[in-house]
Parts: sequence; C-alpha cells; structure tokens
Amino acid sequence: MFIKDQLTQVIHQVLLQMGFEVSTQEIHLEQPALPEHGDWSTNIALVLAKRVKMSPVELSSAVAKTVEDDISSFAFAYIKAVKAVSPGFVNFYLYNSWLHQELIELFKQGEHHYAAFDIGKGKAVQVEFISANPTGPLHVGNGWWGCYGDALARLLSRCGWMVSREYYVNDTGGQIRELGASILAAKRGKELPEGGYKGEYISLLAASYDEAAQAEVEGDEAADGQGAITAVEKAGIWAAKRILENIKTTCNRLGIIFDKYYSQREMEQSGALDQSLKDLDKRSLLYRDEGALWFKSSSLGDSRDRVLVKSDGEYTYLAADIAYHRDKFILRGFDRVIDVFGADHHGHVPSLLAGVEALGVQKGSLEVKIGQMVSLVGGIGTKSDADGSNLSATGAAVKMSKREGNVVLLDSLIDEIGIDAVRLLSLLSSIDQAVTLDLDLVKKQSMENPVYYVQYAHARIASIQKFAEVRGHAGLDRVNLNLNTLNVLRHPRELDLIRCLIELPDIIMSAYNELAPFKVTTWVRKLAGCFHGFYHDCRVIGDDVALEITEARLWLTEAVRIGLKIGLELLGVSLPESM
RNA sequence: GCCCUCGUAGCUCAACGGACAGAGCGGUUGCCUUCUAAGCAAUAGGUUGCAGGUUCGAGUCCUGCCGGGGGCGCCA
Repeated sequence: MFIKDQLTQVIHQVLLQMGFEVSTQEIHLEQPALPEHGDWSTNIALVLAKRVKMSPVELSSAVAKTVEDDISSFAFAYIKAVKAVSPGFVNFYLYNSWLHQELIELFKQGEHHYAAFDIGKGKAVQVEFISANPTGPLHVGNGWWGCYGDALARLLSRCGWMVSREYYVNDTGGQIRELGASILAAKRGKELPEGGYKGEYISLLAASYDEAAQAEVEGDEAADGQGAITAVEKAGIWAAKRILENIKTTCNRLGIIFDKYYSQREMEQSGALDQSLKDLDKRSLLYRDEGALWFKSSSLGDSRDRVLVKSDGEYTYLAADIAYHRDKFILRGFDRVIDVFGADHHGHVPSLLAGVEALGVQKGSLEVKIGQMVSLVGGIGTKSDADGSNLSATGAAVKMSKREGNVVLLDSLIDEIGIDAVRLLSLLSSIDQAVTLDLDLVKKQSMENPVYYVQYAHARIASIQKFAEVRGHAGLDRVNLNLNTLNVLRHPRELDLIRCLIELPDIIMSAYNELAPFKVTTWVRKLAGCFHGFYHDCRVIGDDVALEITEARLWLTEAVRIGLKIGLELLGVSLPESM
C-alpha cells in the first residue's frame, strides 16, 4: 500500500474521531512544491470549514493537534510532525524512511504492476486514429496525432483495457474519383482537373499505372460482384491501394501497428450501410426532402439536420461513418470507442454523436479527441524537396494541403530526426494545444532533442549496471530488501529522485483520466533531470564509496530504470543501453 | 454572423481550483585524472491577451470583449 493511501486513512480516522462525516474521496493529498510545506499536504480543512461552520485556520489546527496527540495510535510510523498553516492547510512532515518504503513497494509490485491499474477490467476499447484519406502520403500532422493515438492506446492498456487500434480507410466516394482523374491526367500529360491532387507522388503512381494494374482492379471488382466501373474509378481505386500500402509502411516505421485497417468500400459493399439506415428509420429519425434522405440529427443535439443519402443515390460521409460506428458498437461490441480527429473535422462530431446515440449506444461510450492543428515553419529535406516540402522562403507558416501537394511528409521528418525524436516531440505537449513546429529548429536541434536527455539517463543507468557486474557486485536480492538497506539514501539528490520516481502512479492515473499521454512525457523528463543530478553528485561505485552506499544506490538506480522503462514504453520511445 | 478551440518568459511548451507561475531552447558564466560532459551548476528573462464575476484562494471555473486557428456542403 502506498504511503499516500495510508496517510489518507489516518486523516480519515482523525476526522471521524472529531465527529465529521467525510469520505476518503474528499480527502485530497498533494506533495507541496515547497519543501518547507512538508512531504504531504491536505486542504481538507479549507474544504470542510463551511460545512462544519468553523474557520479553516481553527479547523486545520484542530486536525493537526488531534493527529499529533494520537500519533502513537496509528498503524503508521512515518509522521515526524504535523503543522497547520494559514489559510488552512495541514502539512505532514515525514521521516525519510517513507521514501525508502515507497521504493520497496515499487520493487514488490515490479515493472508490470507498478503504476498499472485495472480500471478497464479487461473490457474492450477501440482507439481509431490517423484515418487519413488514402489520397496521399502521411504528413507531419498525421504523425503527430498518430503518435498520440498510439500512446493513448498504450496508456489504456496499462489501465486494464483490451485495446484495439484501428485506421478507417475512406477509400470510396468523390475523392477517390478525383484521385483517379489526377492519375489519368498525369499519365496522359494533361492538365490536372479542378480540385485534383498535385503531389509528386501522383506522377510517380501514374507512371506505373499500366494495363496490368487496370486488370488487377477489374479482377478484384468482379470478385466483389460489383458492376462496371469507370476508368477514373479504376485508377482511383488502384492508386488508393498503393497509397495505403505506403501509409502502412510509414506507420510501421513509427511503431504504430494497427489491428485493423477498416475499408469503407468493403463496408458499403457488405450492405452494412443499408442496415444502419434501417435502424435509424425504425426510430423514425429519417425523412425525405428534395430527393435526399435526411437524418433528424437536430433532435439529438446537432445544430441542424444532415443528409445521409444524396438525391443522386450516393451515401454521404456521415451515413458511412454512422454505419461504421454501428459496426464498432453493435456488431463488434466495443464497450468504449475513442476517435482521434484533427481539428479540421471537429464540425463533424455533433452529427456523429447524434448518429451513435440514435443507434441506441449508451451516451458517453464514444469519446472524440480533437487534435489541434500542427503548423509548420521553416524547411526540411536538404536533398530534394520534390517529394513534398512546403517551404515558403519567408519562413511563414504554410497550411498543409494534400491537394496542393505542399505537405511535409512524415517520412521526411522521420528521415531527418529519427523515430524516437518524432515520437517524443509529438508527445511533448497536450493534444489540445495548437503547436507550431519550426522545422529548421527541429533539424538543428536534433542532437539536443529532449529525447536524448531522457535516453541518456537510461544509457547511464545501463552503464552503471554493467560496471557493477564488472566490479563483482552481487545481483540485487529482492527477497531480502528492507528499510535497513535503503536507510543510507539521505542525500538531497537521492531523496529528490525517489520523490519524483514515486509520482508515477499518480501521473499515469491522471494521464489516463485526461487522455493525456503527454503527462507521462513531462514526468519522464523530470525523472531524467533528477537522475542526472543524482549521477553528478552521487557516485554509485568507486573506491571511496562505502559498500552499503553502493548497494543502496544500485537499488535506487534499478528503481529509476524501471520507472524510465514504464514511461518510455508508454510513449513508444526506445531505451538505448549506450549512446 | 453562429459553433468549437487556443492565448503563460524572446521561442517551444508545463502548472489535480492551492502556498512564491515552472522547464527546455536561445543569452551570460563556471564544472571533465573518477560509473558516458548528449551531463551538472549559477544568472538574466512575467501585470498568465483585456475587463468583470464566483471562491478562503483563479493561469485554471463563469460572463463579456480582443487576437490566432478550425468548422459552419446533397465534400470527405
């Protein structure tokens, strides 16, 4: 049991003794920023004051006094002093052994259970992310939200959910025709059609679009029992498949492995869409107007009604998306679904939520996280920018557009700074934050990227542990680890390091609650910082280091290694043994 | 015009409604016979866009402005 939980019990017990009806949930403990405010602090007196009609100062003093008077009666031996302080905080000062005890707890639980939770209880959650249209290669923004989605999935998994990662492939509709038209135009050396796609990849694809390719598409379509399709559609379908393969390769490079790439075309061909419409119709939520089929989404929180089937008989994107979510919830039975959208699609959210609600899915089962736009400044790709670098000479932010072909490719960025740097960089700040990425700076700073700071801590630990073996320090004996062994850890650097390390369970909990994996990044950087300080001031192995100090510090080092491992694995960043 | 979102140091970003708003980069200055200097330490830098309100307490919550981004299709 963590010290924090034990201390909560103590406070609870005291409050009950004093005759106050409170639940343990109301008792909030935090580690104060300032050392003089103690190891733990609670604001319970401030919260309770009004209810019990006492002044906060009076109440906090009473609580502090009661704790002090009864200190020997608690099954809790770590309290050194308790102080009430204006405007009503109760601060607890503990013996250092409480930190050592936390380390023992960490080892007891081990890397698989420490800071892991069973909130999901094995229920199924699906995280859908990236889902970029297969009309062009992934750009940096896709990668940004992609790393977020993947890290979120890892976080959910650590919190007891059975996670599926999924990519929704919009491989049908007008955009695929436009893609096909662009390919054909490029092949014939004609002007690109209005609204066509312009990137370099179009001409590359066009060059390899031959009769065999056409035959391949025709064969597939015949197998699917579809009717005749136009030359434009053929080219579009073919190109989309090729592009999707390219997208998969890029995702795999980044360590983002989807359980499923879900094809919109296949779903439509399966008749799932019609079934979805029937379900909505059963609830009397559809009506016809001007030849189109409408969804009464305004009755479910949307700002207006939406068209599901156009007057030309084609389905809208929304119709397909509702059917897709029907598939997720009703057919596949996910208990929870989290969609990660770019901010450019957030207008779609109320309609989708209305659709999902209309299908009878419990409210709240679908959560949508909106990734703010990633704007780019500066240039990248020193060799040739032909494959899509955007760069304005002025260095002004350029809006990325697949259609305009001025995207900065995710692959280029990975080539430039590496996988770990991309992952950590994209997980540095909240997804709610619209970030500006200065590509010149990123390139220039690639050697001093924050990721190296963290990885370097790990490499140093690995180095110490190797050296320990060389010097013949026996393996760590976990069974007999006790407070006496760790008691010599008293250096401020050591205590700070432990203090930081043991925040991990709380960090993961709040990262989970807020769907904010970047909190893990922030923590991992802080931990690395504490470790570097410790490394600098506290030698682990050496002729002038006492044996019991070496032993205790080896323990501490191992604990930090576990913490770094948990953190970096959640972020999908590798842990180098040497650098 | 309406809806969503963001506004914190020169730059990029942190801060469960808590105590004096913190890091990194960039600037200045120190530290390598020692387990990796991709490191450590010191120093400078702020009226948290503005104005009200709620609260014992507001960068955080509410209202209104101002500014950036996104969205308001029988596109996806």
